[in-house]
Amino acid sequence: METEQSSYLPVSQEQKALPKNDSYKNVPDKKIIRELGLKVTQQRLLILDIVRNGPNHFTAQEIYEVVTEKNPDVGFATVYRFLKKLSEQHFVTEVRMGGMPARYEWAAKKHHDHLTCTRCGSIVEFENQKIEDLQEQIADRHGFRLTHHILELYGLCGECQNQ
Amino acid sequence: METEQSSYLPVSQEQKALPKNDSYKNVPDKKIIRELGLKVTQQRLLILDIVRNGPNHFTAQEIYEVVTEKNPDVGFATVYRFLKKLSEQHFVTEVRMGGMPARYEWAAKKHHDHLTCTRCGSIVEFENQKIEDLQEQIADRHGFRLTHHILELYGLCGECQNQ
DNA sequence: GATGGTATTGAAAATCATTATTAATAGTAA
DNA sequence: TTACTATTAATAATGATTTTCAATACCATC
Repeated sequence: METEQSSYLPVSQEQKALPKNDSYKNVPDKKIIRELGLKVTQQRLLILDIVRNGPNHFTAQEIYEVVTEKNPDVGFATVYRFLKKLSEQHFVTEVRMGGMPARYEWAAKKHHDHLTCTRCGSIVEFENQKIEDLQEQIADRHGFRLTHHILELYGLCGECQNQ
Repeated sequence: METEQSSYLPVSQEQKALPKNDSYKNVPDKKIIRELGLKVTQQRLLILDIVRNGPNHFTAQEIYEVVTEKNPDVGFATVYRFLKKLSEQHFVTEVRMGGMPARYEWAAKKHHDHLTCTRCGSIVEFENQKIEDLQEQIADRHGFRLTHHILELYGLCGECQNQ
């Protein structure tokens, strides 16, 4: 059990932990953008709509592609900038693995973690309250106040185990 | 609970799960390199020595710097290439967060997870057998055979909670 | 111990996701 | 509507990681 100082500090500022449920389900996009302390723009409305109602486990690139189908004039950087804001405030969860582009998902809904097959890439979402509780206990024990976590299980799915 | 197909497939090949203990502690570097199916070279011996006995939670860059102190002729790419091999076979664990360079650590020792302060960057290592067991149960329930996992808790440490 | 085939290497260039820059534009408070 | 400022699109820049390729080092076999 050791504590050390890292030279690369994570770049998150606000540490408000979002509720781990779907209490944001009926909150309009505009309100969420204002809650982020940002101005409501057409671009952000469009991006947020797709983030909330589009495909799950998306990359910035994928969002960009869907966005430009509806409005070809939206830029790359705008998508990245807004996704970053959303993930800083934990409205979306960011997961990076290997050297792949980061994947995001709308987090202000029922919380869950992932079980990923490293062979075929299939993803199973699961939730386990016991693990959540244990995590809180561990944090308490070390004087931490949790804001979020990443739990990703990797292995072979049933199919891939039989080649 | 949904299953989906991802277009970006993880690039790991062998799926042998390493034992979650320090059973490799007394295995010589040479043997480990051969176990990876690689030739034993001076560069790999040097890198592996530092990975096993040097600082914990290191970046590729940090390893490179220590390596070149002892042998200035070792290249960047060699460090990256070898780290990748090691992490593909789960001899080192790779964790990426935010846009920061990936951090690695020697994994073939007692297993543990991390509790990280997002403000000051301090890291606490912990182990929790109950969580490990629950993870196995979850995998079983979905027909998966686990090879590894990432559990990273983020929050504010006691000090940072008081500004 | 020498030899030859092949994996490995260093150096530099290439890649690719992400971020910064900047002049132009759009949101919004008054 | 006006005026102020945040936001934007386009593009260049960044920075970590990977690839390329000719030169070299391993190591099984002689």
